[in-house]
Amino acid sequence: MSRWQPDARGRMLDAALELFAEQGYDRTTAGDIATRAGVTERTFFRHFADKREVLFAGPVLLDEVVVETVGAVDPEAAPWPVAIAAVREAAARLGAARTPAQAAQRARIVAQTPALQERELLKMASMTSAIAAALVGRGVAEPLANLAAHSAVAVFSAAFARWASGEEDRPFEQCVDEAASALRELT
Amino acid sequence: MSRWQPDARGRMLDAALELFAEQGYDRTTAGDIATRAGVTERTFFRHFADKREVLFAGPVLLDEVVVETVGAVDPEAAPWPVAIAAVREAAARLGAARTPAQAAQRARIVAQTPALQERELLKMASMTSAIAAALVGRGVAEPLANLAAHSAVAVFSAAFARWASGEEDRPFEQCVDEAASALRELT
DNA sequence: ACGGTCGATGTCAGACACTGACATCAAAGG
DNA sequence: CCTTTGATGTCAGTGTCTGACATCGACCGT
Repeated sequence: MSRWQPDARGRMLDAALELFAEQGYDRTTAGDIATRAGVTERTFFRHFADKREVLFAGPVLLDEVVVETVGAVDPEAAPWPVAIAAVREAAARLGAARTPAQAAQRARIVAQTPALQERELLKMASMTSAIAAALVGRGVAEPLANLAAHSAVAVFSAAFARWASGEEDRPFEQCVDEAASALRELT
Repeated sequence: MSRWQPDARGRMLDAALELFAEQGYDRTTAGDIATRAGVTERTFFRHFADKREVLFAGPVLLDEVVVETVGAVDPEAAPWPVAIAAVREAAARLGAARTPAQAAQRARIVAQTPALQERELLKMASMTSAIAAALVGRGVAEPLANLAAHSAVAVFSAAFARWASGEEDRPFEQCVDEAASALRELT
């Protein structure tokens, strides 16, 4: 018999989402989440660097995914297709880990809280840097790499919004493809 | 004789920059800043919503500047020139309020502190939304408005980096023009 | 089976970021 | 001269996050 119930982290993840949805992010303390998960506040902060991180510690690390993908595609491919492939793969992984409904609920919570928007922006910026750096590693000139990375992440965000809206029932990757086409037509 | 020295806010602004440069953002408490400025911690939080805000409460509100500029230019102009005009004006105002050296010091502090990067990203996102919304108000379609706004802010950021680097001695607006040209050639 | 190490958690104290409520007192205005 | 106002001070309290140390089942080697 183990001393504690297993998967404390998973219980905290669930408890946090429930409480944030029930009473809002601001009115939920780290101690509330810990208590509902059956652990102490201290344990919460051992698993998550800060209170916001509990909403961003997904099962997938997007940064790693995009770097791997950029490294894996055909070395002859042009920068833009590579960048799109990267965010497409990130979308595929994220889409496999959550339903659109879950993603939408989370997005709703984030949208209501400036502090969470900041963290979201930081994560997106991090993904952008990761893509740009990986492109530079393939020999792409830096300004072009940055532009491609920024645009690709913009496509990712637009695709996310569509996918999470749940209006149409397409996998996340397909939403990325559509957003990329839309951008091409736009320019 | 007034009860307190005038310009408490200005003194706190100066004290904050000094202390952050001397000992870093994290090792500086709000109380430290207040004490050096000759006020209490409570007064600090009356002037600034939070500790980070003291670094972002510039003399200029960029959001307002861009909205005004978008509203003021020729109604016939295409979206992209309008967006660039907006960030150009923002750059001109910011460039008038600070020297490149001051801007560079502040940028260095921000670059060292994730919490400050988050706030910076939020401000940029806010400026992006402001431009996009103003463009939509002029009748530009939303996806195009977003794209133009994002790109214009990207140009602004690139121009800021150049200007603050101080390697060449040009006004901020001119750096924006150059960055915009560079982007045009790139695509 | 025994003993030692390890790892996840608990417990506790404390620094720091903020907030609300109320007090103070010079200055401005009638 | 009196009243009001506004910027500040004072104080108490909540919430976030961290460091130090204790606990005790699980695991490993003997």
